[in-house]
Amino acid sequence: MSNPAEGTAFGSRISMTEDSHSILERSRSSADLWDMGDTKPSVETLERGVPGLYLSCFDMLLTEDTTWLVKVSEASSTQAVPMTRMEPREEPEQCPVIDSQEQGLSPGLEGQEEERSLEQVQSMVVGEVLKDIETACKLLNITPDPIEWNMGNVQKWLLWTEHLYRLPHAGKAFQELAGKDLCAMSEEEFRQRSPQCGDTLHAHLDIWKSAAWMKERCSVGDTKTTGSEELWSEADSSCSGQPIHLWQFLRELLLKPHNYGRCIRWLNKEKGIFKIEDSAHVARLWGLRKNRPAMNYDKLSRSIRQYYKKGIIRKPDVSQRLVYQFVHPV
DNA sequence: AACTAGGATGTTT
DNA sequence: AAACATCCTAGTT
Repeated sequence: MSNPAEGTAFGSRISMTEDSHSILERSRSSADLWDMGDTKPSVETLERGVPGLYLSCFDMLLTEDTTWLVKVSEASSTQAVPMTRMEPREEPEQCPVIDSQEQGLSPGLEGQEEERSLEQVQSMVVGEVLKDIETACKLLNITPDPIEWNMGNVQKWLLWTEHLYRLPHAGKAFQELAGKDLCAMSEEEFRQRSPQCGDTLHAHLDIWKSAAWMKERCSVGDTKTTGSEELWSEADSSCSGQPIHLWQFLRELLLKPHNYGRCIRWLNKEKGIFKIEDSAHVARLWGLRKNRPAMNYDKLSRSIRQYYKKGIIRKPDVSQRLVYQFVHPV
């Protein structure tokens, strides 16, 4: 069986398909996600210095992680990509601390240095992509490997991708397809189903496929015969079979202030008192998780109110807007 | 305008 | 049947 190397995004080195390239390019301009207003640092800086790398894909796959570029070293070191260890004083790994300002990468790197830093950034890219895919998986409650998706998973992924990159709605064109079918489709078939953004979707899927492959290869070679599943499912609470409850979901968000602190946070963790800082945002996340695109805070809050009677959530003693309290804090 | 409370009813699992 | 999702009226901040 042949497996054309061109089929995978980072199959050989970092060479992405033409499509992956172009979509990532295109998406650069619409970096903000989901109307969240989260301003992300410009990617231009790094991209300019490292041609052929598509850092924007981080942006695309990220949810609302603002520390999007740094702290990759740990992630990458466990990944498949053999890394030329990151030297603390090397500059490429520091430069991601880009503030709202845009300034070119210092022009000092040439020749081997440039290649070295290129590899470093490559592994950073890979590590980030994997991490972001993982984040998306948790949010959508799907597996990272597209081949395992059922029809519902496929729709979720489509919705997510469309939303993230402001693509025209094409979910209907892929309605009756499971992940396996999707993966078997050529770019041409994608374009047939969706002339406007079929190529884009195909390229995105390509990235996911590649990530899954890498992950599998890595875990097989690394650990003995890992089920290749443990690494992804962090036993969050989402992998316990039954559909997630709203209160569980809220707990998950609260558990990750780094990711969601801007939309929901503890006021008093010991007492279980929390505040929803961005009601629309939280509702959107909930809708995404439950595959309910029409979800809003009106409906979400109604569901929270159902918890009053059940003694799961209540209003705190001093009732405040958008503030609730878990009756049984952990 | 956005949030709060809770009844009524439909939908999904 | 449980757990919402949806819709709605009425009162509050």
